[in-house]
Amino acid sequence: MEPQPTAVPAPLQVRIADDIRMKIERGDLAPGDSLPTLHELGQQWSCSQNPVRSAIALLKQQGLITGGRGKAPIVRVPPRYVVRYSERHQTEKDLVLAAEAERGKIGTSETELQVSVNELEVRSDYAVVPASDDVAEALRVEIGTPVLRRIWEHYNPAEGRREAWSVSHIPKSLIEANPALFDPNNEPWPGGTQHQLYTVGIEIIQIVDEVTATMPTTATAQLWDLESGVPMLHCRRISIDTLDRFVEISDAEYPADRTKLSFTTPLTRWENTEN
Amino acid sequence: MEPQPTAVPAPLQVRIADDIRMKIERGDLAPGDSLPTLHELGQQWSCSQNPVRSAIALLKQQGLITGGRGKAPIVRVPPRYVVRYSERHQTEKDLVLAAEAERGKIGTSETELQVSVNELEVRSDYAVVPASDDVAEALRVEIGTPVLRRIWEHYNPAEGRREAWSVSHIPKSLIEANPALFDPNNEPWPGGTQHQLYTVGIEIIQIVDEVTATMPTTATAQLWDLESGVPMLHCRRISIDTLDRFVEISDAEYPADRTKLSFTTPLTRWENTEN
DNA sequence: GAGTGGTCTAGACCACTGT
DNA sequence: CAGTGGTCTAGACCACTCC
Repeated sequence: MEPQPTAVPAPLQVRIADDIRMKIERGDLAPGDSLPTLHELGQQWSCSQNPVRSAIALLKQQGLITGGRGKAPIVRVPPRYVVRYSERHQTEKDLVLAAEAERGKIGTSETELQVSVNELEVRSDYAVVPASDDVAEALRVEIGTPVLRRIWEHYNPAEGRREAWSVSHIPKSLIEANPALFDPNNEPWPGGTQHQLYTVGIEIIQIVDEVTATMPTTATAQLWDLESGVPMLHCRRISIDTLDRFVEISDAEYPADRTKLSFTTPLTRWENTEN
Repeated sequence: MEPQPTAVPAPLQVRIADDIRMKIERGDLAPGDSLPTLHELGQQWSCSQNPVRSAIALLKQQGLITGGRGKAPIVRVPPRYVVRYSERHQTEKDLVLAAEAERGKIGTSETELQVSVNELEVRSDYAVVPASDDVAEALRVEIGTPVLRRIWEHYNPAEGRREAWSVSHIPKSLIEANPALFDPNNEPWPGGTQHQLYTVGIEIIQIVDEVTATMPTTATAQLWDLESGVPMLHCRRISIDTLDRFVEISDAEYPADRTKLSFTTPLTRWENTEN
């Protein structure tokens, strides 16, 4: 009976990856540092380059390493996060009734960025389409009901990549009183969606955001210029009005390495406490 | 001059992966279906098994495929999402002043699950520790300030995996009036953290959640029994009281394939509209 | 041009799955 | 047991980076 008869040693590629990760976590390798070449690592571990490649691939998949293509792999420098605030909903709402000049400052409709909006190419697409099953379920309407679908893409020509993307769906019947809402030339609308809805007498009183994350497909990754190991955040926003109607659903996507979504939940005060 | 002199064909492994993904997206391969064996795919593409392996690895990394180890790869069946609601904050707060019997129904403090809490092993760890730089910055206190650190781990013995994990930090000075708060034996505390804080005269009026996502490391993935290609959601919750003090920060982690975080933002009504 | 990582072949061994 | 995917070797060719 050997000491640990069933204990199978971890695969070589995993041991190599773990070793490198520990060096990163201990600060032995700082962000921006170059790793040894595959050749050197192969010699250190007395193995061929294949397990070393696999180890590096593993770490890239986990977002710890960047680089390659003729250059040595680099310990990844985490990019700064852009925080996207849900408080903006209230800010936007407050401004709907304010002066026109004030409203303009808020900018476009669904998304804000640290980068000036002027530097971004906003491509929008407006169309009245029949509700898909997914959209219909979320909006609580019949499948095929006409809905206004608005798509925004914020493209950064300087970086050559997409910065934000969202689709919004609004039942056509709720807003057809104001034909201007269907005209993409009115984009960006001062004061955003809340002001647009205000023109047809709709007041949003509750917004529900549902957040999850997935790994991007190959096509998605290159569309966003994502490094490997970076998930996408998905946020479905449901806007509910004073009549408890599901007025709008908006699906937005953000690269998780440079985005933090922030949600503020105000709580009502207890009646009997006055400090 | 050739038609497209610079056009380099995509690597074979990418073409194979794209082909399989398109079959999945078209419904040609349904969730749960088995893929052809590596051998068969190698014959179909007239290549060795290595590029086929790489293609499969790519799709696993993107969360589209599961399986292996003696079995054919399987098109992944997306698990049902557990929705975690932020509205619970208000519910919990409302119950603090309600009858004791009602309070008990809410269960434990930070996390709720679809699974009955009784089926889960909750391991908690209470300790007063000096604030790390990260925690100190978030709580707006000096580094090294004594804070109560509470860690919860909800472990599912049936599934053999972790279901939720969170750390909470509260400055010791804010709550030392009630020594019971430092005793892990009082866990689960009826009514949750809000009730605990109520006993020392603290009323939370605002909660800020910051959400992002990353890919898990190898160790993290096996701790949570995660399939490959599944990101982790990170949620930092900051609780602010009536005196604008940063009372608690709580960092929670959830597997993104089975979790949706839901945040409800109520908006204040416009004064001049009465419908 | 030398060196690097990325891709691919061909073939070996192992652990795991099914029957 | 046969078949499968996972790991690894050894060596080839290519595209890219940097000097």
